[in-house]
Amino acid sequence: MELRAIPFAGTWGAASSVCRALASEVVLRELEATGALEGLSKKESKKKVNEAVPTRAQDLAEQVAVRIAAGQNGFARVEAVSGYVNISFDANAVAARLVGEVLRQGVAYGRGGPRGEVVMVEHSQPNTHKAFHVGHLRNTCLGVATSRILAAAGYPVKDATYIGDIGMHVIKCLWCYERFHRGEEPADPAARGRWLGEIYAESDARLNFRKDVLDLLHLLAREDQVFVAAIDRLLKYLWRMNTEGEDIAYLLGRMTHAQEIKEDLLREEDVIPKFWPIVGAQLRDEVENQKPYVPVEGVPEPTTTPEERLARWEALAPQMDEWWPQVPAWREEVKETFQRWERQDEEFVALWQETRGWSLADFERIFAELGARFDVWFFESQVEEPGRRMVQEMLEQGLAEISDGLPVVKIDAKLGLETETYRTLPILRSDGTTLYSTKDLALTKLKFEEYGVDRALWVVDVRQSLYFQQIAKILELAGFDQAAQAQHIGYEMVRLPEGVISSRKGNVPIYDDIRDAVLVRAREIIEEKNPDLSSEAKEQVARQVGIGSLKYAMLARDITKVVVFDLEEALSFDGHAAPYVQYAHARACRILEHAGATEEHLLGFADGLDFGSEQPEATELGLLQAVAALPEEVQRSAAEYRPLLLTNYVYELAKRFNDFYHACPVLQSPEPTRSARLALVAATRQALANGLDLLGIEAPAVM
RNA sequence: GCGCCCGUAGCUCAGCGGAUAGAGCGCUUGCCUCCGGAGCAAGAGGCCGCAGGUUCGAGUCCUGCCGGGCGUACCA
Repeated sequence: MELRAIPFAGTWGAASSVCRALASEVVLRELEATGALEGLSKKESKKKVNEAVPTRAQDLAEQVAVRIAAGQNGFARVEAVSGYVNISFDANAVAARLVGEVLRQGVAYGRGGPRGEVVMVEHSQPNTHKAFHVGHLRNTCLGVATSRILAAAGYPVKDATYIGDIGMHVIKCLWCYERFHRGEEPADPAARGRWLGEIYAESDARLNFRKDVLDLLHLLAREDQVFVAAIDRLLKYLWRMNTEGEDIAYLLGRMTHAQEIKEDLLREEDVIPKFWPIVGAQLRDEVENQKPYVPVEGVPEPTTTPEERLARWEALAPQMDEWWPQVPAWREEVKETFQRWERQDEEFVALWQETRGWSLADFERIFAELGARFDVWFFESQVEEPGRRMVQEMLEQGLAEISDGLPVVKIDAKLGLETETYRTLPILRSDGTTLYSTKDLALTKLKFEEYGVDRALWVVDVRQSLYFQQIAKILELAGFDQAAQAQHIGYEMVRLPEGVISSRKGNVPIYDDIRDAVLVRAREIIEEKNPDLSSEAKEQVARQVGIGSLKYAMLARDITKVVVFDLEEALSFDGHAAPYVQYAHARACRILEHAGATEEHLLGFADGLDFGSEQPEATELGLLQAVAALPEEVQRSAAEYRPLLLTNYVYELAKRFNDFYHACPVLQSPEPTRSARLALVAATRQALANGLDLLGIEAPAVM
């Protein structure tokens, strides 16, 4: 018989829907026997049956209820309600057992029994030489929570971070450093990681300058009708400027037809820089003399405003004359720089090591702030060579093959799949340099072989789900069976209210900025709410509440949902947010403090808990039920890899505590109610603290 | 084209096949002589994207469609 909790306040017990299922069978059989269903369509007879089901279910439930009640099973009440059999417990007795259990177990309350399977959670994969941003923040929050929840569910867990300390991004950054900024690093070592991230962003802007310019021109051609209409006028202007020629004809022709401009088809180096000021003049004119937008049949609506288009032009304009001519040479220099890495040029390796250290120091600080600690630090640089060897072996085995000049694995073909499923994965660049896949093949094997794990989880955003399936499948094809136990936990992206985050647009919220803003706000609020705290205490609470809110915002959305990160919203500590839960915890602490009751003391009378009436108050029951639910929520959250479930749990628990708090005085109540309620407060405090801890959120005693 | 994900209140989101679909934000109105007002109470606000199907019972499972996002051979 299937049981579930009774979904109404004021009762505590189990409900069974068995009579509802039974009733339809009974009714169907009766109607068939009397011939009432003859000649009716399936739908009609179903309707007839369903009409009779509710009353029959209630009849049956009443009969069952009487039987059970007669059996004297120690239940408080047995009732039949709308076809359900509801069995209520003796709440005082169940409450006493529960509260005693929670207080005895303390910080261990909610934890499951030990399990044998060792799980490695790989999360937090920032790249050195780049900034730690809001996307990494979601990853680390989810990773920390997932790991803690799995540990609480009973698994031995190993936390692993995988640092991208080598790759094209590092080469680009170091090229830019050597070429333009050598020796300009900040004197303060703590500021160097962030500075390096800015150098990377600059290298990206320099190397992609031509692409960005052409992208803008293409955008104008596509959606700025006024601009396209003006091209004829621009042509005349150019004629007067004596820049006539094949290139101009090509350029304007492509733009008139909204086609992409291919850089290699431009013969003269300076045609775009010459054209550029005219584009700006036109865009400025469009901003100043704006006409209302008129939709045209068959022409897609513009995705940008004239102001935005002008802003993009203005962002590129200052560098045009200096950068445009140099881009091809720069790209060559970057290639040469990559070669220095490949041949392990001594001077270059030393530079790499030094700058890498700047970023790592930053990451260690950020991980500490976010409560992420790792049993293992993996680095991309450490698996490059093992990866290359694996590629070589796969080529020899015939699993990998050279296609279009580079080693790939045609996975579907190897599996004999007709329909396109795993597709093809390149596993090494044609120039012999390593790809992400080269390194992940080696790393995944390493996890199982060197670290003795039974299951390996990748906490990485959902865009890489095909990629991770490919990695696991390739390893299986290579005869590495454990790869089947490698699993991707793909969570959705972080976006901004104004759209996608892209380093190209330069709109990536940097973690340090977000954290600073949140701490400033938290300090303001503490100053206002609790000015008497010592300044050390204020600073500690600001950190607990500020960082806690940030984490909560990242965890309070399911992993299948895109997080729209709104700094304003993150700075609001009202409502469904960490401080609501933390505040409930602080108030519970304060009540216990006033009572002068330690938990050991409360434990003394927990066994004889008596709420002072036959049945505890509705809000007391609600709270007891919530406290009781933690162990089950931990298991479900772990099984589904969904920290959200625990986030919802602590919020619900805090809410029930508030209901209780407003309805039931604790300290002024007569005994034995006072002691019972005090013990309930202590158990609630413990459940709140334990739940928050699993999310990696601190539970302040005062705030 | 194929694959994965999302679509629930004005907005952001919960909702373990079950009883009356819930929170927060925003809006309206109340509540500190009482364990802390980062709170509480009340009100307004819903073709749970659409159409079929499975089931005694569907926001929840299945199929199709519509809308949006992401992925899909040398980025990571």
